[in-house]
Amino acid sequence: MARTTEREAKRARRGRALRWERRPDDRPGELLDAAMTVFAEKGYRNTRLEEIAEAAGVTKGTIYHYFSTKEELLLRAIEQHHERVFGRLAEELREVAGPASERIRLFIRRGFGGTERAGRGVLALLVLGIAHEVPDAYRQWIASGPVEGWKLLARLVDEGRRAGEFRADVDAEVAARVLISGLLLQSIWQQHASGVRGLAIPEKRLLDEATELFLAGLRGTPSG
Amino acid sequence: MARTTEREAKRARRGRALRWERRPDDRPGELLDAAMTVFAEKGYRNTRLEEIAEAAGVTKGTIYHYFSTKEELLLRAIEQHHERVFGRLAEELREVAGPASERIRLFIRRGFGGTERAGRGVLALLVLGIAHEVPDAYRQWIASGPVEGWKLLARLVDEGRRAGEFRADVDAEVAARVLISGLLLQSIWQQHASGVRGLAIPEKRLLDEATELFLAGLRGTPSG
Amino acid sequence: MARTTEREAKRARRGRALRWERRPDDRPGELLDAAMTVFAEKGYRNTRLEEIAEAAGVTKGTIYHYFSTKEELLLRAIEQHHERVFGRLAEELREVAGPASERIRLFIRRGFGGTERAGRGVLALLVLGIAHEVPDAYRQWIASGPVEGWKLLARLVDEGRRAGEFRADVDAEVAARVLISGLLLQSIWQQHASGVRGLAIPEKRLLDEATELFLAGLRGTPSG
Amino acid sequence: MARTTEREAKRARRGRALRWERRPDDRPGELLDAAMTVFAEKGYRNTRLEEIAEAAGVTKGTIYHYFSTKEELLLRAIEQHHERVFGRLAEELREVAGPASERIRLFIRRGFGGTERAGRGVLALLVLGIAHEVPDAYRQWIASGPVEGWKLLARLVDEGRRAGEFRADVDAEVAARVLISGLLLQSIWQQHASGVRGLAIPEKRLLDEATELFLAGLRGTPSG
DNA sequence: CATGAATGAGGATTCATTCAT
DNA sequence: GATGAATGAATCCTCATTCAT
Repeated sequence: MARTTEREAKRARRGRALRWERRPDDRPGELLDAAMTVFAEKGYRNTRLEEIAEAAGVTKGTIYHYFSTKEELLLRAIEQHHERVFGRLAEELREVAGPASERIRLFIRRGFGGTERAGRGVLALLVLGIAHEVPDAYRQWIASGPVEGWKLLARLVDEGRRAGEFRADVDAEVAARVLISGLLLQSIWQQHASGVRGLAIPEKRLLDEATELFLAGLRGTPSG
Repeated sequence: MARTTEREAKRARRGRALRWERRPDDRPGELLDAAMTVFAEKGYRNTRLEEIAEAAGVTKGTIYHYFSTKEELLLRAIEQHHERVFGRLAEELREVAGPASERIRLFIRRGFGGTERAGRGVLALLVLGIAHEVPDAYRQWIASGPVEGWKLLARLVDEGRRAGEFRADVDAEVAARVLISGLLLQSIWQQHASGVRGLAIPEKRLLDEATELFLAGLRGTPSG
Repeated sequence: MARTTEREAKRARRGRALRWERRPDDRPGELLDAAMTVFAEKGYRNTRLEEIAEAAGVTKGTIYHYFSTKEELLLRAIEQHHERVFGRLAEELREVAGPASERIRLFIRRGFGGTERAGRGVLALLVLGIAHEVPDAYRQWIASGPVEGWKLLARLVDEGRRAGEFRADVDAEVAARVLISGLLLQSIWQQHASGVRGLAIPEKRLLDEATELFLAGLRGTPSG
Repeated sequence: MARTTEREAKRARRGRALRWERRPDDRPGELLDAAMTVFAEKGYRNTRLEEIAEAAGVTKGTIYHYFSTKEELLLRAIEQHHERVFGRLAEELREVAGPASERIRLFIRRGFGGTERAGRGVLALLVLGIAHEVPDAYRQWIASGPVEGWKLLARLVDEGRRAGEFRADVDAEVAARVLISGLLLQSIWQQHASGVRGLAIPEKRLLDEATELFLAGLRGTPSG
């Protein structure tokens, strides 16, 4: 009833009609994928919501249709990623018979080997990119990722120890912690800091040699 | 709620700031100290220049007398820190005689043991906090810090190998990489993510057991 | 924190919404009721169309089937409310015989007494909430509400004056204006600013004493 | 040291040097004046910080140099306004001898008369414009403005009652409340809703007649 | 040299409105 | 008629950087 508002006037002037496609299928999931991709590439803080929207083929506003804040978007993206990665691992390990060392080798290969480019970007984001920005998410991820990882590995070591495969006085947990943390950081740096002199190393060599050293340490006689 | 303006509030806050002892001849150095302290505590991005100025007992503008940008301030702070830490390590190692394992133990203890709270904050900043923010500084630090570190350690391993202390087929570099990366990340998490369930572990146990496992791996018989 | 998306959260919220009894033949009316309720509670600007839709048990889009803009929705809601309130008042007054003072007392009681919580919310909206937001609606409401109100009251005063009940030199309109405006603002503050120290006063005392003071002023001898 | 950042590049491209005047004298006060002016004209919510900045001849950022949020800006502006208005009133009243009615007339004239255009805009802001937007400020203002006002007036009435000037059974507080609230709302509407048919009334008539009616009511014989 | 007032680009978030289904 | 996904203008606030004093 009132006179035309400023906004209406502008819109009229622009004259462009709004166009969009309706794609209700799995927008949230797609948004999470897009978010993880962009976050992983540029870091949490350096990513504008608009970039994620663009990557997903929508506009800013759409994100807020599904997620209430940038932080929630990150949290959900981490969750989704976590499920995808860890969903299979535990099962696979159960299916492997044979000595503990065999299962340990599988664990390492599955956990760090062959991770495609995108996967490592995600790791870099998780390890390096959110600690100071979203501390809560960071702590939560450590608890559910690395900590669970080395607990699982420590259990495998314990099995080997009970089976007489490894020496009795080994500190399974410390061993597991260091191997996992070490490979994690190395893996991340391989991609994320590529170009640094003296950093590159073939993935196979890194994983195999580290694993065998680890196993040898578990078996071998302690220092005299 | 009081009648103070924001400006007055700021002024009041400054009154309480911890001030560096004035060494009137080394302003830049003081600024770098203050910068490193605050950066380490809050991360690069989350630190305002004003906070650094406050911590150094000067005002924002003063920083720009000595450093042209926030990024340069970080770069110089990293450099200064690096010199202080690495300056002594190489010498000390040269003075230690005895088997390689002894020098390795010293190296680990010196590199990761007893690092005071502030020192770990710096590590956390360097490993976690700048990767996405200041990629160039990040790469530079990796090259001069961790990479140099594991090269040094690998050299110690090689010495031991030549002396017959370790087995001949050991991959010294991979071993050194994983040990250093692993302890690095563990050390950082101990402080930076304290409070995460299942994460805390006594420093002595972590360092000693990891070192002994490492040494045992270097000595022990390879897998059959 | 749970795994629900924002969208699911919204949906859940809707479940709990109070719904208007469906009178399938009067959607617009229902929407206006809902709109007035929510507007009155939170103010025009702070009410999202979605909240109104929720309160009415429909979705946002539906509102646009019946009203072209948020502003029109408000305008129509005011209209509907106005008709309901004023429709009866004039008739009732005509039925009261006796001295003018008696009719005045009725008018005040009817206009300000016993207004239930919802009613005062509406008044607050109209007096306080739309002046800067929807100036046209605001002016229109003043013209049809308060102005009509004090004209009616002034007419009652004139009747009393002609009947010799009040003194001849009284300014009926000013008197009516101040009484109505004063009671209006007091009534609104009673509810809308409850909790302010020294503000609360029993409604009966407010209305009765104000009315009697007013009548005494109309009767009494002017200042010497 | 790093390559030129995006931002620097842009700035260089723009090529415009930054220019500003240093005017530390009473910027906060000027900003509060500008804020009150614009707030009063357009309402709190409809005012962009940028408009205030423009009105004060500075840029957005400057406001945040002195005030932490838009709300704080409003709060301080109200405070400043309040001090200016109420600072003198109490004193002036003390200096007036004579009957209570004389002091009451002065009080009303001083409180509502001659308020220049700007002053009324402020009143409109305070009464109408912030209730739903900044409820805390609203309550605080009511407590320190109107409530104090009618308490003061009620005290004057009491003095007159004790002096035998007014009848003994008068409800001083209700009388004071209604007169003040009524004149307040009328004054606001006179300016803020100017143009409404039947609303305009000469200020002098409004104040004088209302005051005399009020005094007559205080004196006159209660209804039989 | 030091100060701190002023600048302004940048980005998260809100919500009325549109329109494909 | 309903729905609710999608849009995008609007605006608060932050903070690195500049520069008059």
